[in-house]
Amino acid sequence: MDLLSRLNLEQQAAVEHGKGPALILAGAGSGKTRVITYRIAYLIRNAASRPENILAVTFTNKAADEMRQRVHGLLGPVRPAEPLISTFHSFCVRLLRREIHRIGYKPDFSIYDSDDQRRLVKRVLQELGKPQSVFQPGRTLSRISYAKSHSVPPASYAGQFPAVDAEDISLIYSRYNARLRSANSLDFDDLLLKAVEILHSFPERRDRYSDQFRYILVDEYQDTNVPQYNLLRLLTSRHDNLFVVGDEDQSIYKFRGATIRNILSFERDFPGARIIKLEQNYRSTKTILDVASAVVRNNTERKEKALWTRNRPGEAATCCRALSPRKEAAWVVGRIGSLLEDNPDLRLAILYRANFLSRNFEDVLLERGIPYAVVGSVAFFGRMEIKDMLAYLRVIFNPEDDVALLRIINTPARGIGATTVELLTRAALDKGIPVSRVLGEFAGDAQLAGRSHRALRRFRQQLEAWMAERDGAGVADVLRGVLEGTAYADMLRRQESSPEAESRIANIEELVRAAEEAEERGETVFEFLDRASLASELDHLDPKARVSLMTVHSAKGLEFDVVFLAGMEEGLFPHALSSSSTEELEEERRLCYVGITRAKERLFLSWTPFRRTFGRDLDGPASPSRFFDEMPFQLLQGWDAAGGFLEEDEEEYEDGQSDQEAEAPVPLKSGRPAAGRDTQDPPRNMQELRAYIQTTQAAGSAAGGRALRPGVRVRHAQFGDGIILKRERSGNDFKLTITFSRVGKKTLIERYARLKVL
DNA sequence: GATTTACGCCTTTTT
DNA sequence: GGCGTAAATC
Repeated sequence: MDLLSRLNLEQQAAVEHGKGPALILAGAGSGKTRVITYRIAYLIRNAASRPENILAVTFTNKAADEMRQRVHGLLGPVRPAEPLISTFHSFCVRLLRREIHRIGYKPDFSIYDSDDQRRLVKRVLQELGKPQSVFQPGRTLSRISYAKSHSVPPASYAGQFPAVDAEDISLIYSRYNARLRSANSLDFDDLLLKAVEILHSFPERRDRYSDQFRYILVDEYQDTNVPQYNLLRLLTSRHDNLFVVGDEDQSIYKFRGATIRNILSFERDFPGARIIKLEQNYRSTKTILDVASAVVRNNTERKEKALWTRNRPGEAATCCRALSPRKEAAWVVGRIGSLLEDNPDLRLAILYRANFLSRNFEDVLLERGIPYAVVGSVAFFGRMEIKDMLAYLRVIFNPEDDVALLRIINTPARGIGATTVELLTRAALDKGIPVSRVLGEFAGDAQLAGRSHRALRRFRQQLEAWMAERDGAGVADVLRGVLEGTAYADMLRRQESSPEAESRIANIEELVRAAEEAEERGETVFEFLDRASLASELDHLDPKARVSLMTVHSAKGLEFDVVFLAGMEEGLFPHALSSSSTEELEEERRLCYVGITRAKERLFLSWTPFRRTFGRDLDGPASPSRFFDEMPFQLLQGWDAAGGFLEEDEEEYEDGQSDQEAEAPVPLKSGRPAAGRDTQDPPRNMQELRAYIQTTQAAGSAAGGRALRPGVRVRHAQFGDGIILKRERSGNDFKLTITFSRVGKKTLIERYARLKVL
């Protein structure tokens, strides 16, 4: 097969690029992955490089798997050696398992996931007597992680990130690191930092790896952070065959330390770099591309590029303003149902800004019996019972892993209560040794007697027995031994109603099976544990699932025939917590761009003014996302002249059923109406809707082109100035509830009120 | 030490 | 509104 014939000129140039650095600026859908995989195949096919001299780095395991498969597809699966296609993190783990002894760790280190990290931060806060009310574990942790992902050590924290409590954070950060160190454990950020440290401190190792990986290819380069950049620099010290592919418009991980600087200053960092732009989009219809481009064009921090396509125009994006999250879901799922009826092979996705939105969609999909796959919310490896089992494994293979030990020390309950645990950790802290050592000392102290010491002794014996068996037996056998020795299943049955317990037991069985399969593949325990630690739910995405639910972040790099972007309202998308600065807003906008450009054929956008976040009302109804305003309205179906959107869910409203539990009146916060908000009273059915359009158009002309909607400020000849709270139908007229600053709340008939919009 | 109750936090995105 | 942790009680 001629590799180059299936590529356009720019793609060919990229694939054929010889030695030296190259930056491929590749717009969405322009064949990024294609270029990387073809280049790998090209290098091998043309004997420019031996497979084992090639390293391709991605961000997710899913992307790595896909790349591997595509390379196999191009070259055929049987080769004497494989190119190494890996994520940043798993590449580092591989390196560290071999090299970390050089900086004083043992090769059997544990990897802490975010849950383990949280537990550790909490412990540190307790040790230091810092109140968790002030230093919320989650936030504190994210500040530590932010520092790490900028390669900022505790000592320079306060200098780098000034804040009133910077000294406190610095101290917590430093203690947190010390605890990790003594537990012979690394968190996600450490994987990169320690790999960099080793390559930096041991030039001989650096040269060795740099020699081996003579060709390095990086996907999604715009999302690399400082440690990742440093790693690439070290790995290219003996050559500069660094080939990176990226798109600054798709940079969405700034919050995690990704720095767009890496892409913007690539030419300076790697002199003589060749730059190739891929601007032809092969994925989406012209309409979808135009909508996406129109949005992202509003960013100032970007290189202007002209993404174009030969694809057909396609249909306009369809918009929906729903009266509740539930109805939004009903609309989306209704559309999905009929799309699938027409074409059962479609792949569809519901994308949203935040995970908690998945719930309504799941409910409705379940009710309608449409199979779906959710990505992200509860990962298999994140389940309590799986984490417990893995914690046992971690302790058995790395007894110094304090967090794992403390997790299982009394799970299932074995008589080692809080007081005893406190005693153990206090002693460990005082002596600066891992908890397991203290456990050994306490249990071995014949002086001590009593119930809790008997429990400690029994637990230590059990641990030792497992550890004695661990090397002879496989992981699966060790797991079975743990299950049996702890009667874990009995605990589950005691704790929960039977269906939950049985499903947890089934999960554990699945884990044991996975361990067996790993053994058959010849994996070591650590390879198994590493995979469990680095696995994300994204990796379990079933390619056969017709409907996938996930956050926009998770969707990066994926494509679907049809995309539903849900929750498109102010406060959620852009998120309220990311709307304070232009920088944050630009990241939200890029996120929106990523979401839209996942769609090949059709795009649907939905929002609701009445989303409630955990029980509490928001401050009044939400407005549609500002990103709507940035889209060309002629490319949006359902765009209403009054500036709102047509309700699209005819069935739901014409059968009248769901209208009974009618929506609460516009929940404006009393006393402080949301002035200036672009909201309106929801029509409840098609008649109201038609009437609504008529009157808003009529009222629009009567009131100087502005519609009478809740939130709008008006002036009345007698009552003075006020704000419209509610607008509802009353016979052939509309009744307005208005709160006037002078006379309070009044109800008026729109036709006679002669209001002037302010 | 275990079980029950109350309180508070959370929901921005993730390897 | 739901979950996990901390205090209160058995």
